[in-house]
Amino acid sequence: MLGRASLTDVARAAGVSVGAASKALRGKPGVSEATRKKVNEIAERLNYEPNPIAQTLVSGKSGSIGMFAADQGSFSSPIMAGVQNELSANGVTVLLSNAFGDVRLERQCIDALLARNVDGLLIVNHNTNIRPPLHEEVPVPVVYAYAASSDERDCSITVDNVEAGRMAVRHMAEIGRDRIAIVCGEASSKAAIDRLQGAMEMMDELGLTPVNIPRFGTWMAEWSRQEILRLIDAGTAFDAVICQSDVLAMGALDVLHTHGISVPQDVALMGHDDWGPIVLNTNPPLTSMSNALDEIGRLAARRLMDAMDGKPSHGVEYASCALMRRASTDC
Amino acid sequence: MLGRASLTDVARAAGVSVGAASKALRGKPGVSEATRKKVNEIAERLNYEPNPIAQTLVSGKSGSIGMFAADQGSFSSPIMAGVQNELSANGVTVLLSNAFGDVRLERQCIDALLARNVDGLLIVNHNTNIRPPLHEEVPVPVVYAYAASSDERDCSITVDNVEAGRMAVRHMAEIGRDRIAIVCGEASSKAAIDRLQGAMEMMDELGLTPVNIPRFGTWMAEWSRQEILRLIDAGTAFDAVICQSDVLAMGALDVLHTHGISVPQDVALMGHDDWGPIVLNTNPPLTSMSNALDEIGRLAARRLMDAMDGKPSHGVEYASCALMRRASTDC
DNA sequence: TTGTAGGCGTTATCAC
DNA sequence: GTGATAACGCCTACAA
Repeated sequence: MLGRASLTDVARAAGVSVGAASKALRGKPGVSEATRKKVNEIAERLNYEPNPIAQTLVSGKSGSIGMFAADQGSFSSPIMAGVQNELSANGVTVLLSNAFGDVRLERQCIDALLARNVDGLLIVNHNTNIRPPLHEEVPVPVVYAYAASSDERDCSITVDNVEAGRMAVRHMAEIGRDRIAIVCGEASSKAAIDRLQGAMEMMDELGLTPVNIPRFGTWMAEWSRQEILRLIDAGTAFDAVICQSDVLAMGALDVLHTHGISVPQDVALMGHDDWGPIVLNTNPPLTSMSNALDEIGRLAARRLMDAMDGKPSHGVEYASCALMRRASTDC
Repeated sequence: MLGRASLTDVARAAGVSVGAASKALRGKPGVSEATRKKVNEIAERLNYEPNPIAQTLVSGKSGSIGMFAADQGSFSSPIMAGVQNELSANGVTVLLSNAFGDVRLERQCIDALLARNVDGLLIVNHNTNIRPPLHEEVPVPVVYAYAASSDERDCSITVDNVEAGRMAVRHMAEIGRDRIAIVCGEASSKAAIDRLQGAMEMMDELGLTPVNIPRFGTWMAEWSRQEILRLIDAGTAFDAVICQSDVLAMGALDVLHTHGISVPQDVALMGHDDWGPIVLNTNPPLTSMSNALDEIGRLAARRLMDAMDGKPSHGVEYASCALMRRASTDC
C-alpha cells in the first residue's frame, strides 16, 4: 500500500505548515536545514509519495506521455517496448491508446490522451509508409515512430531501408556472391520500395546486375516460392537470394531445399526484419537485416523527452540498422 | 484543441452556478428542464469536456486501469490488444507498465500505477506458467491474464491447454490417423506439460498410444528436427505428428520434406499457438490450436470491469481454444 | 525562515 | 430549483 499519506499528514506530523513541508521535500530554498531534515524523515517514515493526480491538476503537467498505436502489427510491439524502456527509466508513465487501424478512431484516441494531460504524444505505426500528421493542432510535442509524418517539420524516427537494401547487397558481394536474385514484397509498401532502391544502388556501384528482374508481389511466403521456382525453371544461374522479409526468405528456403539446392553452399540466402521466431528456427538460421525496432523506440522516446524539455527536433532521423549474420550466408 | 473550456466557463456563459451546471451536465435531478437545456447547449458550443484529472482528484476514481506486463513476449501483445479493445469501447484508459521480466521491478511498476489512481490492475505474462500473486495488498481489483495466479482466490483468465492437447489428438483421429507422434516443448513450461497431459488423456480414451515416447526438449525448431529424425532413423511408422508449437512444427515439416515424406498425404502435421506469420507461410499452411489470446484479453478486461463494479470473480477461467484447420491436415 | 491563502476543475452538501 | 461552499492534494505566491 502506498500514497495514503498526504502532504498535510507529513506537515502535521512534522509540526510545520504544508507550505514549508512542500518546499522541504522538493529541495526548494527558503527552509532551514533542521526543518528540511525533519520533514524528510517524517515523509520517509510515513512512506509519503506526492499524489501525481494533484500535481497534474495544479501544474498542468502530468509526467506521462500518450503512446498511440495507429494500427496493429508485430513490428509495433518491439518499438513500444523500447519506448517504455527509455521512459520508465525516467519516471514517465505511458498511457496507451490503440485505433487498430481505424482512422476514424484516431482523433478520439488522441483527444482521450490529451484530456488526461499527457505531456507528449508518440505515434507508432507498424510499417514505414509515410503517414499524414495528426489532424488537429495538439498542445504538446509529438514524435512519430517507424511511419514518418509527411510533414517535414514534424519529428519522426524510422529505419533507413535504402541503407538496409544497400547493406544486404554489399554483404552478399563480400562473401563472394555476384549472381544475386532479389525477391521483393508488396508494391504498396515503402519498405519494399526503399529496400529495392538501396539494393539496386549498391548493385550498380559494384558493377553488378540482379539475375532476375525484381518484381513486387506480396509479403507471403507463397509469393517467394513462385519467384524462386520461376528462376529455377528458367534455368537461371544464381548463387545468392535476398528476400525483402524473413517470411519471404522462409518460402525461398523451402523451394531451394526441395530442389536439392543447399544453403549457403550453393546459394546464400538472407532476409530483412530479423524476426526472431523465424530467423533462429530455419535450417540453417537466417542472416537478416535488423530493423532496429527497439532502438527506434528508445530514440523516439528520447526525442520526445527532449522536446518536452523545450528542445524539439525536426525532420526524419534514422536508427541504424544492422546486419545479423547467421549460417545462411556463412561460407 | 479540446478541454480548454472548464465547467466554470460553461456555468458563467449560461448564467448559472457551477453546481447547477454540474448537475445539469451529469443528468442529476434537482435542475429545471430549462436550465438543463441551456447548460447543455452552452457546453456543446464551448466544446466542453470534463477534466478527468479533476474528476479523479475528487472522486478517487480515475476511469483508467493499469496494465502490467511482467515479461516480454510475442504472446503478450495480442492479449493486450484484446484488453484495449474491450476497455476503450467502455471509455476506460489504459496505463501501461512493463517490468521486462525483472521481478525486482515489479513492485515499483505496480506502485507507479497505483499512485496514478488506477481503478484496477491487469497482470499479463507471456506464458501460462502459474505465477505468484502480487506481493503487497493492493486497494483495487486485480485480474491475471494468461499466467494464472497461484492464489485460488484471485481472478485469472487463461487458456485450457489440457483441452487443447485433447483437441489436437481428436482431430488427428478424426481424419483417420492413428500412428501419432508427439513433439513436446520445454519441461519447465506448463503449456508443454498440460498439452501433453491432454494429448495422452485423449489417446487413452481412443485406445491409442503415441508411436514415440514423448520427450520434453526446447521450443526451438532444432529440437523438433532431432525428434523427427530420430523417429525416421528408428524406422518407426507414423502418419501424424503433433508439435506443441508452430515453430516446432516448422522444424518437423523441414525434416519431413527433406526425407521425401509428404504432408499431409503421408503424414498429417499440426502445431499449437496458431501463430499467423508461421502457420500461413509454411508449405502447406499449418493446422494449429489457437490460444485464443485476443479472447483472453477481452475476457480479462470484462472480468476486471465487473470487479470494479463490485462484482468480483474468483478462480481460473478458461477462454475456449479452437482448432484452426489448414492444409497440413487436410486429407 | 515560516505559516496562510488562493487556486487548479470537479463533485457533493448544504443552505436559500 | 438554485447558488454558495467545502472538500480532493498539491503548489506558489505573499504575508507574518
